[in-house]
Parts: sequence; C-alpha cells; structure tokens
Amino acid sequence: MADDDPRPLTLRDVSEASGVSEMTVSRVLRNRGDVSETTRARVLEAAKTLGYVPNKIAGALASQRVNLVAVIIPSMRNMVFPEVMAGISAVLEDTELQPVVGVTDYTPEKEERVLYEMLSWRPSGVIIAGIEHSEASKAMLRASGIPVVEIMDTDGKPIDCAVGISHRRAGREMARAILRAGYQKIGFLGTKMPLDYRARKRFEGFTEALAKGGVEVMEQEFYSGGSALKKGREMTQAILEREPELDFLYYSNDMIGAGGLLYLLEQGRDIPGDIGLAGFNGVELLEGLPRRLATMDACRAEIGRKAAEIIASRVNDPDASFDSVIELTPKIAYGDTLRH
Amino acid sequence: MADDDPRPLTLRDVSEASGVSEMTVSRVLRNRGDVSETTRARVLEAAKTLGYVPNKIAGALASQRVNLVAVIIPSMRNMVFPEVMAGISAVLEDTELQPVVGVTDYTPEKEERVLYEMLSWRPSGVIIAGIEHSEASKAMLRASGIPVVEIMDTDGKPIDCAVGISHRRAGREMARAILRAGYQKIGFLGTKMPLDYRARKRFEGFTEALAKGGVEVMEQEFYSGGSALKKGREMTQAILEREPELDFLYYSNDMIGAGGLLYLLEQGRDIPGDIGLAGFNGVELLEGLPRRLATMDACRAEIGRKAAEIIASRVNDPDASFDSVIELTPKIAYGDTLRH
DNA sequence: ATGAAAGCGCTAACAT
DNA sequence: ATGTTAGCGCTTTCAT
Repeated sequence: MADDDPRPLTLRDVSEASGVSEMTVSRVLRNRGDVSETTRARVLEAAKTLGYVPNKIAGALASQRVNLVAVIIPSMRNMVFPEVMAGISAVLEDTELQPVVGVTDYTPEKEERVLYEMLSWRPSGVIIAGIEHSEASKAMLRASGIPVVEIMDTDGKPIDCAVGISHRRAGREMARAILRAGYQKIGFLGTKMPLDYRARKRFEGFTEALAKGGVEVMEQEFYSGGSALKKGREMTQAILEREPELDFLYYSNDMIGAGGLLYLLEQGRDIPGDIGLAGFNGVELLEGLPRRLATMDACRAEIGRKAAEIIASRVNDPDASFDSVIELTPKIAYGDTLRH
Repeated sequence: MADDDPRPLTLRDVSEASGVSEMTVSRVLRNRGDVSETTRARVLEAAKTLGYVPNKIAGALASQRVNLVAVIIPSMRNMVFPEVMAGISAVLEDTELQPVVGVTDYTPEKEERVLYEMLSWRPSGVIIAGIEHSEASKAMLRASGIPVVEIMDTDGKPIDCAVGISHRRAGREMARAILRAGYQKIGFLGTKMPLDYRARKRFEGFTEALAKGGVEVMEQEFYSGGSALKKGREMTQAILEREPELDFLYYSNDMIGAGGLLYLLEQGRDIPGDIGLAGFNGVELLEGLPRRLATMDACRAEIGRKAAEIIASRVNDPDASFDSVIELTPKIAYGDTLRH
C-alpha cells in the first residue's frame, strides 16, 4: 500500500489496468458507441477498483460542452430563493444538466463579478433573478451565446427570455382588494433596499391603484437587517405610534407581516375588523401562525420549473421555440387578515 | 455589425486585436509577471471592447488548478445551511477560492452522486456536512488528495479533519439543564428522518443523560414534511393528548419548537411553570416570537468560517498544520421557556 | 468493436 | 518585457 503518488488518476491508468485503449475506456465510461460486454465489464471493474473519477475539465475542453446551468440569485436566506432552486433542481434532475448557484447580495457589482466568474466556466445556460442588470452584465449575457432566462419579474424587457410575475400588477391587485374591503387608512412597511426592484415595483403598483381609488398611503416604515419577524413587530409598533388611525398594513414580505400579526394579536387588536394586514410571497411558515396572514403567492417553485424547462429544451435543441415572456398570475390568499 | 460567428472569443482574438502575443495577454488578464503599462492598457482595452471572458476550463486544465471549493450539504431549506454557507462565503470572499454547493437531500446515494460530480471538476477542497458517509464516498474523498473538512458534527472519526459540535453532548447538556430545573415528565418531538444522524445523536445524548438522572423519555412524536411550524403545533397537541402529564417538551429543531410554543400559549398554558420547552439551533426567527424559546446555538456561521479558513490555509500551503478535530461548544439559551 | 491522431484554449517553463 | 514551445486529459474524427 505504498501510496506515494498523489497524482490523480487518468484515463490512461484505467486503460493500462484494463488492457484496453483510452478511447474504449472513454466510451465505456460515457456509455457511448458500441463496446462488447466483455471489455465493458473489464473497464468498469478496473475503473472501480482504482477509484477513478473522470476529469470533467479535460472532457469539457475536448467536447466543448459543459452540462452546467448558472443560477444567479440575490440571496440564500430569503426563503424565496431556496424554493426557486427546488423548482429548478426538480426539473434538471431528469436531464444531464446541473445547477450551479451564485449569489449577488442584491448588488449589481457583485452580480457582475459572479456572472463573469460563472460565464468563464462556459455553462450551457443562465437563469438569473431580476430583469434589471448593469450594462456590462447585459453585454456579457448577450455575448455569451447561451440561453438566458431572467426570472421572478416580467416588468421590463428581457435580454433573451423571462419567466415571472408582474410585481406592479401584484401591488395593484392587493391595493384593489384592500379598497374593496373598505379599508381607507393604509400603511406600508418594507425593506430599506433601493436595489430590491421587485419590492419597489409592488409598491409602485400599490400606490398607483390606491390613487385610482382616491386613497394615498398614509404612513410608511422601513427596516434593514436583523430578524425579520422581530423587525415586523417593531415596525408595526412604530408606525402605529406615529399614526394610530391606520386601518390596514401592507408588508413587503410575509416575515415582517407575520411579526406584525403576532404583535397586533398580543395588543388585542381586532383583525381584520379593526385593522387588516397583508404580506407577500406565500411562505409556508404562515400556515403555523395563530391566524393566516393574507398574502399573494409569488409562484416561486413554478418559476423555477418553467425556467429550467426552457433551458433544458433549448440546450437539447438550439432551434427550439420559446416564449420570450411567461407571466404567471399570482392569486391573493385572503387568509384571516383581509376582509372580502 | 454582422455578428454571424457565435464562436466564443479566445485569447487569440484578444491577441490579434491588441497586437500582442497570447502569452502576454494571458499575463495581463491574470496580473502575472512583468508587463509594461502600455501593453497592459492596450490589452485590457482590447479585451473589454471585444467582451472577452476567459475560458477557465482551458485555464484549469493547463494550470492544474481550480479555485473551487465543493460544499456539500443536505438541504437548502433548513435555515441551518444558508447560515453555514454565509460563514464559508465570508471567508472565501477574501481569497481566490469560490464555493460551489451541492445538495444531498439527506440521502447517501445522492451524496455519492453529488460528490462524484463535484470531484470530477477537481476542486481545491471539499467541505461536507456530517461525518457519516458511504464507504464509496469516503474512498473518493480519501483518493481525491485534497483537503476535506467534515462539518457540523464531531462525534466520529473524520476522514481528514472536522469542525463542528458534539450533538451527543448537546443532547446531554440539555437533558441536564431540564433535570436541574426539576422537570420529570419529558416528551421528545423530532423528525422522521433515520438519516439525520445529528438529530439522532442529540436524542441519544439526551436519553443517556436523563437515564443518569433516573428519568426516561415518557412519550415521543415524529413528523415529516410540511410546514415545520404547523407540524410543531399538531405534534404538540397530539403528544399532550396521549400524555397530558408531560411537563417538558424537547424539540429536535427550533421551528417545530416555535410551533409548539405558539400552540401552548393559545391553550393558555403556563410556560415555563406548568410546562417547559426547548428547541435546537438558535435560529434568528425565535427573536420575534411572543416568548423566547429555550434553545442551543449550533454555531453555524462559526463552523462555516472555521472550515473555510482551514481549506484556505491548506490550499495556500499544503504543509500547513491543522487540527484534525475542532469541537465548538454551544451554550444553552434559556430564553423564557426553561426555568433555571 | 477498437484504435490512432489531432486538437480543444489555455499556462508553465524556458527562451530572448 | 515579451515570445515560443509543449502539453494539461480528455473527445472528435477518421481509420481499421
């Protein structure tokens, strides 16, 4: 067992161990072409006992094909993105393709770096969150010559194609539902993230539809960092101290909404009679709360699945047709905190 | 603008565009060796206007170096792992290294596949969750010849080195704290996952320490799938219906513990007087609950950071010394649901 | 059914 | 400071 040589094994080692040419070994290992059962077995045996792991770097360089799909998202901790990932993985599982994740932390600079890094591995496709990117990022994506699916947002012009929802529309619909229910004094609570375009679009759609109903957002409150649940409590308390009259609170995500809900229940407020609440995303967590927070499903898993399907079909057939924009339509879940 | 040729750009294109040899272009792009400011500027200019993105596949094959660290974890949705990832990323950010994530869904078969897949890209190091692996996986890791850090768990013998906590000890310490507080009729609530070794070790340590105090777990309840918060409620109701005498509930994670807490508060139970509760992990979410659930921090970010540091130092210097086991010691957070 | 030769796009090592 | 040569470990293509 003198294992002096830490050099990784190559096809050649397997070739020598099995007494078959490298080419035949390669064929066996990739299930390609005709190989007799005898040699096939011999090669597999040799590869296994040696513990050979093929070198994909060399393989990719030679074949000019890389079965990787770059997935670029703003964050891992957002609850939203693990679900998108799950949708993507579920679809790619049935193909040769593999997702590789990069995280941008919501900054265009990091997005650019991550994109550059990933493209330098020559993936077969890109799935990237959002439809706003730096000029340099867009240029890279266009120049890459591979399928690019922008996800989560359809309010804008995609580079190649997009799957998502219209956040502006989502905001509008929630506003209409709130007005329909008769609420008039409305507060908005969100994140202090200028670069969260989707949250901003929801807010824009929201105020726009309120305006059509002759209503204005009465008070706002923003946060950053920390436990979203806790922040939701604190913000709710703060906004109501400044404006006790508020009869509806629209939260830019479910976590802060859940915090607000818990806080108001403790205060003994009558929900949704005295004050109504709504969040956004439709996270699983809501199911375990004392009341079901009104929300709107962001279609996360579905977006992931659709995006992966587009990539898979276009990788298989570069001439495959595809919709340049797929807009999914989220439904309002009224739960127990929004009259209807 | 006749962009007929979808062939990706190569070093040669930049070389021709800038009138400098490929080698010099390569040097500029990697900031290696001496290059005059003039040529440097010229090359950078050419690369930028062309939109050249280097081909890392070719680079890696030529240089025999890949600045990737394979990170293999059971799941993305567990809250635990995004935090470990954050620790890893934070450290690798300051190096040339980049994390690449693979997910095993808690199955040894998938772990084996993912590991094989990742090793075939010849990463510079591996960070892998858990210390239990199939023989084939262990063989691959040993044969890889690269630094391997097993994380989260130190109860066992690492392949190369490990950073984590002793879950057995964590279970024991919680049991002792519970006994110290005078609780006697103890229920356990956990996941139906035979392959979650860490949860099992906590349970083993827990029962062992209880036994030393002459106490046995009175009743158990397990779940799988669905909203953990909701399941926590349901399980708590179920276990108390079967055994109303219980005066303490130990949950194998904070999410189900939080569900239990919400449920019991609604029932008007006196916590921690009438019944005590504890979870495990120390998730951020707990801060926003009506009461702080007792828990034990799993040191997630710290584990990620330490693991990444080990990899980084050993990649820089293959002869760097390192501890083969780093055991972190989590502290009990008593919160409001465990007397002390 | 199997093998031999060429080359993928880069970088190490050695010139100059 | 810059260029030349060889070759990384595979797969493609073409022979046999």
